[in-house]
Amino acid sequence: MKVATWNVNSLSARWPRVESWLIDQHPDVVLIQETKQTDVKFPFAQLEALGYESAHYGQGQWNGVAILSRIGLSDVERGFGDADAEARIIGATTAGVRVYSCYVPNGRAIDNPHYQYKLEWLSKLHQLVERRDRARHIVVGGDFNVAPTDLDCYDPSVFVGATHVSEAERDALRALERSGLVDLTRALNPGEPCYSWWDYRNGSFRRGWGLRIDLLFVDRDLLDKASSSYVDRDARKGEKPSDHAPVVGEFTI
DNA sequence: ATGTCACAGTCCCTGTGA
Repeated sequence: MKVATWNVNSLSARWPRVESWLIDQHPDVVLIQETKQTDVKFPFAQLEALGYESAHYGQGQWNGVAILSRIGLSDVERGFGDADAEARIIGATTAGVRVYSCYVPNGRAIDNPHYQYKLEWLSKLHQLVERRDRARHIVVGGDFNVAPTDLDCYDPSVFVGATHVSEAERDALRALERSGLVDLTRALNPGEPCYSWWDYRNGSFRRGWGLRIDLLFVDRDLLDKASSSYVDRDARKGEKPSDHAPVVGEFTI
């Protein structure tokens, strides 16, 4: 079972890249973030032609998350079931595994109200993880907008006092780990940066100025069944790329 | 810090978000 998470930064703008990537890489399950589409525009039919069932939680101009699967899709869950109007989390069951596609709020700046929204959002995610059905495998993947440690940041000195690296954000990820989840890419690639995002500006990709903020959290039993996890940097190259690369996990179930 | 990209509306430029 091959699972990927990818922030596509507009599925409308990225469709040619997404379609060719699905054909080339044949993932079984794809967790997508930032579709920036309403459900009306979502390419359900094109994905079905490629063999994928899809579930979308669309908003329009901003946000928007989706799950694609070629191995079944049921019990779709949109949002946390609260008053939050932003489309940032969708869950579904595929091949007996509960999967979530998450687009964690950016936070903007430590002194910005959006940063508090980010921490509250991560707290709600933690509650969801705590409430999970522990008889099932779980994958909580997405754009977390947090670099878990300094290894996940190309130059920590640039980010002093910034979002994405603060202790409160990192502790929110550690809370997921205390609930029994494991950061798959880090577990299988200790000591390697594995950046997944590079700013469009400054030639950041060419210079290697990246962050590892796109993560796949899995339960410990699923880690035991994992064979590899990697970043597909090739998807960040070429014509009209997203600023994020897909992060892949492979399992023998 | 900022050598970019995508969106919507003010609509071929500008403000906003990332």
